[in-house]
Amino acid sequence: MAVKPKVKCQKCAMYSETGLFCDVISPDELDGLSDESRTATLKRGETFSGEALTTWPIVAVATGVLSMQHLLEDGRKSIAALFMQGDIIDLRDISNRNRGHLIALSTSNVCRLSPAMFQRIMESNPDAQHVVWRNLRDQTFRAIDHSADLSKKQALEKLASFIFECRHRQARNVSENSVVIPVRRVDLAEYLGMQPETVSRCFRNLEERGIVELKSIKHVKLLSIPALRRIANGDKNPVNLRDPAKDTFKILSFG
Amino acid sequence: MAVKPKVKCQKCAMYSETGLFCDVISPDELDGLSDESRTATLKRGETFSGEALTTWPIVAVATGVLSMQHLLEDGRKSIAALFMQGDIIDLRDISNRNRGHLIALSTSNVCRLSPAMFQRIMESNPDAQHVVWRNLRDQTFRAIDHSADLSKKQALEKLASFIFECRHRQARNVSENSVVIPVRRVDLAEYLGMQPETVSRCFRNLEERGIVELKSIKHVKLLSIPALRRIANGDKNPVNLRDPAKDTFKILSFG
DNA sequence: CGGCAAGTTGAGCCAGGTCAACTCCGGTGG
DNA sequence: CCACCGGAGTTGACCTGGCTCAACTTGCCG
Repeated sequence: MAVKPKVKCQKCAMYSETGLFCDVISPDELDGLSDESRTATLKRGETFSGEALTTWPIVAVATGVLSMQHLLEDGRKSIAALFMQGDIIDLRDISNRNRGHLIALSTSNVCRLSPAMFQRIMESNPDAQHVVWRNLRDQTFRAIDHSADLSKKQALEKLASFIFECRHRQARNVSENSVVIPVRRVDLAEYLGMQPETVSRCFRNLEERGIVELKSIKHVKLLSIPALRRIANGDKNPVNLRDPAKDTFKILSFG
Repeated sequence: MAVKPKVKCQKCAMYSETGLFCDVISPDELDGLSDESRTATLKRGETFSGEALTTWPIVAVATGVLSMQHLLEDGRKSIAALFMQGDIIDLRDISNRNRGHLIALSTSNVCRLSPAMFQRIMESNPDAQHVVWRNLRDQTFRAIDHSADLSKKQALEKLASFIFECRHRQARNVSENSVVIPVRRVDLAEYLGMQPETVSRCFRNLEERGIVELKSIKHVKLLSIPALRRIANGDKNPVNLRDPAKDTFKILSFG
């Protein structure tokens, strides 16, 4: 007999947003998982202790932005990956290695899932398995795409790519040509492997060329998506900036 | 009644190496999978056609090295990820997007797994699920680590990291302090986001400092693993003994 | 042993890193 | 309500790691 899920689960985005893990599991499973798991709120800069990650190595992001950060000996820091709503971070057998640190970049609500319950649900519920599998593959390809961006792109091109990455991740929430940058400039710089100064210069460059408009520090309005796309794809040629046919095609093919 | 696996499977490393996918599934499952799947041999530079990836979106690497390559408008090319023995590349629902191209970097034996059989085995066999899950997570963290390397490390540091990455992947096959570079210089350069000339200079630098010795173009002997490790970790000081755990992050650990 | 691709070496230059000064903005207290 | 403060972001001037291009050497395969 199915017990109704806990109140905290009904408020949690992992449950209330369609298609996320806790939305696709059965009431029974949700109830069991909820009993064995722990929610938490992290503020910017906070992380998990080593032992917390040993007993709770599976973290699901309900709201906010988490980052995987690596620290070099001389203090250089890099943000290797960003995790947002719906991402499930499975650090089993990894936390003790020389991996990065999981650090919140903004106030975030997370759920430390019970490994045992998670495992059980994964083995018995194909829907859940599918959602989690899909999410992990998305993480993988996001990381691979990000590597590609970092390895050969110039600063301006990386920033353009990042704007598209943000746009893609918030497709459901936000209007067509408005993008929210969910992280601070410094974090953005560390994620893109550049300096905050350079990030600033690149934003300014895009704005001067009429490709974007900065409504506020984290709200970017896209004035010419094709031009931005071309920059992201490494097209150096500034000519043929206006191509309405391509514009509509791009918009139609999205979503 | 279990039918004995096909001869091609007994020769294939996905079956004969312990712990790989075809080693952990049942004879029945192997038989079914073998019937529905297709092996292939790729030579350096070869790739799969678009429609081949639509019907065969799951590729398992038995031998050799495959790469995920991204091409920019002006011809710049980057290798975003490397796949080797045991890696299972699941491109379902991804092949038609703006993802990279899967290209062999050396003569490789692969198996295009039947998606239906793969899915069935994944849902019914926890051992198989575990192996595949583990492999995908390794791919993810490899990609994330690689992003971290690319974003903040200098050329020499990236090369040092790469040598360790190679060493780690061939741990079972090779002696303690000898590492095989499984790709050409050009590919290595594209993977690390640098120029072949720079790669060459960095190898020379490591050799002059007595940290490695190049037995041949692809066989590296490690003369000082700690020194190499320090370089990979971004330690500029050649005589640093390391300051333990200057954990500047705020720790959160709750029940 | 010739021919070609792969890799190496050298010289010059530029994108973006570095450093320092400045502006902007939100929060706080008088 | 304003004045102040501190952190985040921006701007400018200068400098350097690694990219570029070209010449050279090495290694591979028929």
